[in-house]
Amino acid sequence: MTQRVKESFGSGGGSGSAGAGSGGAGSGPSGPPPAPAALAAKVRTLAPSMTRSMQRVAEAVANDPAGCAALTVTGLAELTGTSEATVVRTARLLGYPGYRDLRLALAGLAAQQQSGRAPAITTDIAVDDPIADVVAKLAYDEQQTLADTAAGLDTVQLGAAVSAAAAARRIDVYGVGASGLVAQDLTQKLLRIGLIAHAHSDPHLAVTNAVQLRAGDVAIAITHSGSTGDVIEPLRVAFEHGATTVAITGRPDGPVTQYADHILTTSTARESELRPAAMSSRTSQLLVVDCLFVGVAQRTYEMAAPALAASYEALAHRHRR
Amino acid sequence: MTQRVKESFGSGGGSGSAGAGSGGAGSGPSGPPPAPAALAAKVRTLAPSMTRSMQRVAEAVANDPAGCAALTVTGLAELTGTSEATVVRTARLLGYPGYRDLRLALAGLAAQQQSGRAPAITTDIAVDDPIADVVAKLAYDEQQTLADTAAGLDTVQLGAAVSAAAAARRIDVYGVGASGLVAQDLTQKLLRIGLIAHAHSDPHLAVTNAVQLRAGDVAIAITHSGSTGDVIEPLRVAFEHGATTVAITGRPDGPVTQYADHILTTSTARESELRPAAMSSRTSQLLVVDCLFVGVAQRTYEMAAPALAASYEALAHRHRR
DNA sequence: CACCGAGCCGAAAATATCTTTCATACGTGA
DNA sequence: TCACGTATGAAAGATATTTTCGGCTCGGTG
Repeated sequence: MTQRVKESFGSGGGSGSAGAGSGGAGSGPSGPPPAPAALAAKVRTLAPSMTRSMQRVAEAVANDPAGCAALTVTGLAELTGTSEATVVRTARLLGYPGYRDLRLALAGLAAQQQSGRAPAITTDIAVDDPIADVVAKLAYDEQQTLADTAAGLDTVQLGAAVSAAAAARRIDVYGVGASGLVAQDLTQKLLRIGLIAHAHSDPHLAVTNAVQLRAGDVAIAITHSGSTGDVIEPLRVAFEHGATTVAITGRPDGPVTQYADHILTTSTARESELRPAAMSSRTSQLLVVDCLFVGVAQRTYEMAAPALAASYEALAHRHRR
Repeated sequence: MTQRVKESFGSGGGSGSAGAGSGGAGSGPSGPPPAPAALAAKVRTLAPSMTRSMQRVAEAVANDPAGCAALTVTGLAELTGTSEATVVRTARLLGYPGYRDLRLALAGLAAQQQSGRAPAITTDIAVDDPIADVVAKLAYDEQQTLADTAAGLDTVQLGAAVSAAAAARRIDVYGVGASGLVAQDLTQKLLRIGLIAHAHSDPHLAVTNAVQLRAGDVAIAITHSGSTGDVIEPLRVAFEHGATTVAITGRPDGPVTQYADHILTTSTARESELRPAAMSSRTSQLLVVDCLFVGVAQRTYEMAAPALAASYEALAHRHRR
C-alpha cells in the first residue's frame, strides 16, 4: 500500500514559524474564495477554534457588521479591547487575506442586511415557552441553519466530491451517533440510484472495511465535531489506501480534515440547553448530503433515472388502500 | 385487553394550508431599487461637472462596482489610465470623504446586486444545473418545507402528544425506509433525556413489541404516505392494547390515522425526478419530531436538564484542540 | 500669432492604515 | 510547583491613501 500523506495540513508539531505558503498566494488553512454573506455562519463555525480575544473580535463583527465596517483596524482593536494584530489574525481565520478585505466583506454584508431586512427572532427556547412558540422557533432556527449551510458550502469542493462519488467503484460512509443516521440516509439514497454504498457505525467494522478500499473508491466521514476518533480512524485508513476521502464536518480545521481530500463544511447554529447542537448539525449535514446526492444523480443520470423510477414504483406497491 | 375502536375517523389533521411568511435568507427577488441605482444616477448627474479623467473613473466605477471594489487606488488609476489623485478627486465629487469610503460603498453595492439576483429557484432541479444552483434550490426548498410544516402543524395535537410522551412508561416508534431514520433520531434524543424509547424498523419485531404496550405507553408511527402497512400494523396493535398512539404523516386522511389518537401532519413539497419525495418529507418529519422532543424536554425538565447537560459535557470533552 | 491665465492632471512626498515580528504574559498539564 | 506551549499586544515594517506641488493643456486676448 502507499502511505499517502496530506502535505498541506499545517504546522503539525513544527516550529510554528511563519506560514508563508509555497507558491505565493497559498495562505491559510482552506480558503478558496473569501466568504460573501456567510459571515455570521462562518463566525459560528470557527468560533470554537478561536482564542478568547479573537472571539471578541469575531463577535463584534458578527453583531454589527455595519458598525465595524466603518472602523479601521485600530478602531476595531480598541472597541474590542484587543490589538491590531489580533484583529488581523481574526480576519485571516475567517478566510480573508487581511483586515482590509474583511472590512470590504463587512460593508457588503451590511448593505445586504439593510436591503434584506433580517427579521432575526433570536430568542432562545425557554422552559416555559408555549408549544406554538417552540414550533416557530425551531422552524426558524432550522431555516437559518439551512441558509447558513448553503451560503458556506464550498461548491468547488462539493463538485469534486460529487465527481469522485459518481465515478466510484464503491462508497463507504462513516458516522456515529446522530451523524450515523445521516450516513445511513446518504447510503440509502445512493443505493437507490444503483451505486454501491455502505454506512458504517461500528468503528471496528468500519476500519475493517476501509482496508478494502483503493484508488477510485470514495470514503466519506461525517462528524460535527471534526474530532470523533471513531470516524477519523476509518477515514485515515481509507485515505492511506488511496481512496478519495471526503469529510463532512462543522470544524473545517479539525483533525478529520487531515485525511480528507475534500472538505464539506456544515454550519453550526448557536445551541442552547433545550436545543442541542445535534439538532442543527443534523439539519446542516442532511442538506450537504442531499446536495451531494443530487449532484451524483445528475452525473449518473442515465443510470439513476430508471433506478429512481423503479424504487418509486416498488414503494407504491406497499401502500395498501 | 380491550378492543379499542376509534369513533371518529378522519378527524384530526390540521389546517394544512401553505405557510406564507418565512424568515430565512429568501431575500426579495426584485424589490424597489434601493441604492444600486443611486450611485449610477449620481454618476450621470455629476458627469457634466466632471473633467475628462474623472469621467473615465466614474464610468468604470458605475459599470463594474464589484470589480472596482477589488482594486486599490493605484489599481483603479491604472485601469482608467489616470492617477491616484484623480481617483480620489472623483470619490470626493461623488460625496465620499475619500477613496477608501467609496470602495466600501462599492463593495456594498456589489453585494446588493449579487443578492438581488434571484437564481430562479422556483424551477425544478434540472440534470444540467450547475452545482451551485443545486445547493441554492435544495436549501430553498427545504426552507419552504419547514415553513409549510410549521404553519400546518396542529399545536393542540402536538401538545397532546407531548403530554402523553412525557408521562409515558415507554415509547415505541415505528418507521421504515427513510422514516425509519427519523424514528431512530427521535429515539436517540428521547433516550438522551432519560426516557425509555425504542425505534422499530423491522415490521415483525415491531408488532411483537407492540403487544407489550398498554395504557400509559405511547406508540408513534411515522409514515409519509400514511399507508405503509408495515408501520400501520404495529400501531394498530398498540392502539388496541390501550397505548396512546400518535401518527406523524403527510396524509392526515390516510389509513394510519385510523388508529391514531393524535395526528401530526407533515407537509408535502412537490417532488421531481431528481428531488425524491423522501427528501422533503424527511425534513418535515424531523421538524415535527424535534418539536415533539423539545416539548417533552420542557415537560420533563427536572429530569432532562441534567441529562442534557451531561451529554453536552461529554461532547465538549471531545472538542479539545 | 504670441502671450497669459485658469484650471486639469499626475509624480512624488506625507500621512494614515494595515501587516509582520518579536518579546512577554498567561494558562495548562506534568 | 515548574516547564512548556500558546496567546497577546507593542512596535517596527510594508502598503495604501491622501496631499502637495509643479507641469501641462486649453481657451481667451492683445
